[in-house]
Order: sequence, then structure tokens, then C-alpha cells
Amino acid sequence: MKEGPDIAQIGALIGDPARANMLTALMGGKALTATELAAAGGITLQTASTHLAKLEAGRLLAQRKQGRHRYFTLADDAVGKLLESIMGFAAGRGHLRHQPGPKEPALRKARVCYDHLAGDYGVRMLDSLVATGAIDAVGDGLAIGAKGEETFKCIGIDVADLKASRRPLCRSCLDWSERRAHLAGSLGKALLATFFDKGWARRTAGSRSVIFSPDGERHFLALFPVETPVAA
Amino acid sequence: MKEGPDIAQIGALIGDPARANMLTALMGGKALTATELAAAGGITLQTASTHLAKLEAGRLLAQRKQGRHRYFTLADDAVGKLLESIMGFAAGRGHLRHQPGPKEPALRKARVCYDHLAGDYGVRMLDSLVATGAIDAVGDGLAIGAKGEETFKCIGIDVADLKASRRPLCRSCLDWSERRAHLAGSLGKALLATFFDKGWARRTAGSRSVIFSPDGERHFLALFPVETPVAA
DNA sequence: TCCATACTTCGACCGTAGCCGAAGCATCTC
DNA sequence: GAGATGCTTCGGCTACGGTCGAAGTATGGA
Repeated sequence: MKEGPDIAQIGALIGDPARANMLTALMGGKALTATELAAAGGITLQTASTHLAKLEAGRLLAQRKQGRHRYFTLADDAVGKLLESIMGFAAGRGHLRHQPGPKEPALRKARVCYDHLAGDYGVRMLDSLVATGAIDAVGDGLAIGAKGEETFKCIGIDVADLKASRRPLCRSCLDWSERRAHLAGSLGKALLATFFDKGWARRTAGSRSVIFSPDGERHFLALFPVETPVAA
Repeated sequence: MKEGPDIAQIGALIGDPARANMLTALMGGKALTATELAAAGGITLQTASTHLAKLEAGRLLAQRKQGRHRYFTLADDAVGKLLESIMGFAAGRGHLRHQPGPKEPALRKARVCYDHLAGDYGVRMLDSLVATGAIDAVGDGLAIGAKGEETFKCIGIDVADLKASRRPLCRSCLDWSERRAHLAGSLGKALLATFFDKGWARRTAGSRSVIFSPDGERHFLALFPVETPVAA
């Protein structure tokens, strides 16, 4: 009793449906205003305001004032990682929403996980990168592989630049829909940003799902082939 | 909105202080009766009973009937891992209990994390194992190293036996007090069990903290030396 | 200056969930 | 059987937290 950190506090913060919906919306990685988050949570602006104040006090959220707007984001990627891991856990226990909804398949195929690519395509990409030796996988850890710098330079990413930041380059993130790892970290972020830049894919408004263009999808699948099923 | 798994459900389960205390108590790895858990939660037996029913329905807990006792444990090590990761997150945000209490230092030094060793000593052990090449660390992932099988055989652990189980051999677990990784997985479990078997250490009743005997501590420190500070 | 927009604070309402006393089962001991 | 122990269920109380309407504050634009 009364041992260690207070998990009840953050459990309670995440445990309210309206707050959970707002946090999930912010997993899309974009900064959202209080009004947008109110809609995401299915509540009025006043109620959202009190929730947002609590989430900020609990240091799950950060806010940035810009003119008369107030933009909220997840406080940092530790929050994103925590949420995704809870999602993975919840999915594994069958704690799913009641109605799967029409957007569900798109979400499972490809979605934004805070700032990197998740879903079927996210898992496929990591599998392919491991198979070609661009990334080394040891246990559940990831590191840049022998052919990594060369591979990513071809895609248009300078690994040396990324290494300069204090954020980990490669990080595995458990995918809740696939129940396998996908690539997070600054490299995962850079890859997703590149796909957007090249016009291969785009976000959808108000959702975490990522839509590939026909052309972009062709490029993506060619770039990350799956020859033989790779073991987890 | 309404995307993905329902994190609010499990957030709410963990979010109640009484339930959180009971879950924390079960992080000690031992099966506890409803009466013991009621004491851990600071509530009466009736209230505890309803809480336990909810936790079981949410598949966070498993129960085993034995005579007129009902023993509860965490449903599996995924629950333990989730709780420890939330603890790490909470500790990082300053969500600590109000009064640190006298047991806190012992808890930070060495404690049980579901079924393996955590705290200062847990982190020290992993650092030492990595330094000697018994375990390889890549990113945040762990794997058995070149000198691993030999090292662990000396301690009295047959790695081949452990590999037979479907549970991962090595797994890193973020330590909430040290904010660095310690060793989980079947190997972590086997090591802690060995320390208990050899009489080097013992659990304390009603707490997660692990107390080393003077003799056991000498052996432990000799077995896992820290020569140079190892980078995280 | 005046109004519109974005958001917060106040106040009141209400439902739910936690809580416990008492009673009801179940299991073991004698 | 009778009684003790471990736990669950029932019923009713209470309080906290979520909710929104209304009013208040800040920023931007006309």
C-alpha cells in the first residue's frame, strides 16, 4: 500500500471517455484547438475546457497560444508511446469499441501513431527494412543496420542529421491492430514526413488514418517488398 | 472520435485509488487473497470484492479458488509490464504519492517488479551483464550475448531450458525509480528466483521491496560489478 | 469603437460509482 | 450437525466528478 508512483492519477485522467477521445484525436500528431477537441470528445466547449485544464495540469498535454486560438498537443512522445501501449493492451484484451465503424479498415491499413506510420503498412515497412539489413532487430529493440545509411539516403533521409538530435533514432512501438512492432523514433518520423512530402500519402481530416494515392502506394510497396514472411 | 481500442475502460479500471493500490500490491508477484487485497487497498472486504470482480471482468486479474480462499494474481505479465510502464511515466511527470514514507528508500534500492528484480540493484545487474557481454543491448532491446550461456550456467541457470518456453527470454523493463532499463523476461525471473533460493535475499511481507542479507549482498555486488559507469 | 470569435469561469444539476452494514452462500473444522 | 472463516450480494447512503447554460475575459477584425 502506498508504494511507488501514483498510477491512479494518470489512470483517472485517461479513464474518462471524453478525455480518452481527445487524447486519441491528438495521437494524430496535429495540434488541435479546444473547439476541435470538444467535437472529438463529443462534449461542449465548456466541458472540454475543464478537461483540457486537468490534462494539462497532469502534464499529459501542452498548449501553445496563437492569436485567439489555443492549440493543444500531447506533451511529448512519451505520452504518445504510453497511449499506444495502452491501446495495444486494450486491443489484446478485447476492449474494443462497440461498433467497429466503416473507418476501421482504413485505420488498420495505415494510420498516424503520434508522428510515425502504424498499421499494416507500418509493420510491413519495418519487416522489409529488417529483411534488407537496413535495420537490425535484436529482441524487441531496433538499431540502424549496416546498409541503413545508404538505404535511407536513397529515400532522401540523412541519418547523420537525425543522430544529432537527442531523441532515439530507432524505436519499436507495438502496433495495436497488428500486434507486432512498427518503427518509431526520429527515423520513423522522418520516413512518414517523406511520404507526405513526396505526395505518396496524405492525412484525412479528423482521423488518424493515412490514405495512399494509387501512385504513392505503388512506390511504397515497391520500396518495401515482403519476400518471405518475416518472423516477429 | 471513436477510433481504435477503448483506452478509457482500462484507464478507469486503473484510475480508482483503491484498485490501483491492489494492483500495485499484486506487482509483488505473489497471489493474494481478497482479504489481503482489501487491506492493501485500504477498504472493507465488501468493497474490495466488487472492485476485484470489476478487475477480473476487465481481464486485468486472474483468480484461483483454493479451498475457501480465493487467490488473485495479475492476469499475465502483460499486465505487469503495463503497470510498470505507467509507473515509469507517472514518476517522470512527478505524480508521486504525497508522503514518501520510510519504506521508499528500500523500494528504490531493490524491489520485485511482478517476477523480476527492479530498482537500483536491478539496473546495476543489467548494466553489469551488458558490460561483460553476457547480454547484448541494441537500442532498447535485449538479447542473450556471446558469453551469456556460460555466465548464467555459473549462476545456476540453464538458458536452453528457458528458451523452450514461449515467453521472451530477455526483455527490457523501464524502471520507474531509476528511469533506466532493468532485465525482465524469463531470464529476469530466473535470476530473481535464484537469489531467493540461495538465500541472498528475501521478500518483505506486504511490500514489493527486496531485502538482501549481508552475505547475499556481498555475493551480489561481487557477481555484478560496476567498473565504469555504463551509458544508458 | 463595436462586434465577432475563441475560450474560461461560475454555478447549479444530476448520475454514477464508491462505500459500508447487514444478510446470504460456500467451505472448512470440530 | 454446529460453528467459524472467507467471500459475495443486496440495499441504501453519500460524494465526487462530469455536464451544460450563462456570464465573463481575451484577441482579432471592421
